[in-house]
Amino acid sequence: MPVTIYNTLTRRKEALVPGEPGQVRMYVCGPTTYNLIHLGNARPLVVFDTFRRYLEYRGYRVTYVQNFTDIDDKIIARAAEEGLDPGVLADKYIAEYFLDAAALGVRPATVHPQVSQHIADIVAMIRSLVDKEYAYAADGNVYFAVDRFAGYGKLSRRSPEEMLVGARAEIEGDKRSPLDFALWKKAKPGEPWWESPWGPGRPGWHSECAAMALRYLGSGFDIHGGGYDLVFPHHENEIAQAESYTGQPFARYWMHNGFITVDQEKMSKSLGNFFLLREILRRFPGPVIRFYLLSTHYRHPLDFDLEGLEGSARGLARWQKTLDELEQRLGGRAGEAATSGPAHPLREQVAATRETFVAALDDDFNTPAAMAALFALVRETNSFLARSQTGDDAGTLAAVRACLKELGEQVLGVLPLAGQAAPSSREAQVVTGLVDLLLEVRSLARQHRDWAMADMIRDRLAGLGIGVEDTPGGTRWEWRG
RNA sequence: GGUGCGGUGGCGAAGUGGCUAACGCCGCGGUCUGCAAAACCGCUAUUCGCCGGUUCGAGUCCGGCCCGCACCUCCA
Repeated sequence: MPVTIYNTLTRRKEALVPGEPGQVRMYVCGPTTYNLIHLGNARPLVVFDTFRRYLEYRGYRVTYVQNFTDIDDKIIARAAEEGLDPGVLADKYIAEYFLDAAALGVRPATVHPQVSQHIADIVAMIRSLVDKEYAYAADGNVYFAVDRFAGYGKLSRRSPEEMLVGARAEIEGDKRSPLDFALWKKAKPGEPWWESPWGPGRPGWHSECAAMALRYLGSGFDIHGGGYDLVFPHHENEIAQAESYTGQPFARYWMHNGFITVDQEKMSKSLGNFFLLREILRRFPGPVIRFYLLSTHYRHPLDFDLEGLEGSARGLARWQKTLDELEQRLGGRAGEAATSGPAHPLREQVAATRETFVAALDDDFNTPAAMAALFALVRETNSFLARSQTGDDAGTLAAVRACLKELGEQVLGVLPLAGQAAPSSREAQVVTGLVDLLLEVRSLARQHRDWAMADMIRDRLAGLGIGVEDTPGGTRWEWRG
């Protein structure tokens, strides 16, 4: 069974057939680095990172390119506000971006090209477009002539005629048509600029992705992804440029993720209803946020709420507890995952889990259904562990562990759910020592059947955010925030 | 106005023609526990926005309607 994905270009699910067998080339539009990212920005990161991981799991080699827009009006404006050099500001937020991405378990792309490093590529493309009369220069600016590209509107399913009618688009500057868009913008005083055949300026909107995608992936690469709001005009314009430039199809499959909403409205800067990822990370571990983002199908809207995150935290904690329990039973043993041996219901469950998981993700990357398969495995495993005490099932347990790690860690990237950041400060060490001391006192109290004392200690610790559990193997505690 | 997306139990969320509508969270009952917690077992939608239609059979296809959202201008 092939991997199937919904292609915005054709509005249907299609089997993924890479242009080059065994190799998938994908490009995802990255952030404009003028501030910290919010949860809405985080969704495509997690979604496409997971998709990339899945493709690798399915045996493809994946070349994954994600750009940084480090030259842009918003960056220039923000830099001016803060009295910083735009390049310095952009670099700062690129660094911040990597911190956020890492917290979410998003792996670095194969290449992270930046606009500022590809001016020559962009200029070369624009020059060619001008030569071929797909674009025209006017007073230091260069515009793309939309009416020269017959396929304009094929991605967003709108016709240039319609856009001209209903739109409030007006002819600005020296554009010949309201639909034309800037490939190169003349520098205004004080703005960063690069030399070009049309005078000092900088790349306009959309040019970067087209030029950099072609540079690293070549024309006709496999998957181009991004948020749904990029369909028009961003991706439409990329197609217009790239295909006019190369004369060949730009990207073969277009994937777009749905929005994060707040009270049903799109999370956005302008509405002021956004939550910075940094803020949410203060309350929930990255893996929980990742789990939460993957618990809705990527094309559907996800209405953000804290209760949902709480639910994700509990669900994911179950996965982790099961894994912890398996580790404990298996001891330090690497535990070869037995593939033979007596037929064991759990072993069948492992096989069924893989099968269901893969079928779900093959079907346009249905993460909620895939996660349901893992929940089934977790439940069956816990059920088995609750009944069995002996250690003669090591091979089977190791097989479960391997499956959980493979699907939950390697593919979904939500494990391990790091308990609490390993406290390394002096204060944290003292706290840990004190808690251990209190629990020793409590154990003594319990031995003397002094339940009042034991419960008081447990309750007071709970009040401090420390959860205490008595298990057959001894008392455990954990931070519960 | 144009183009799309969505409306499934208390909440979240799969399911796009066929056994009793996955799964998670919450809640309730039970097992375990000194009591809890965790874990496990069980229960919780005669019903899938509304109205028609097609079909032996529809949440699932067709038509109409209502509601919400998004894009058409920077936006993941």
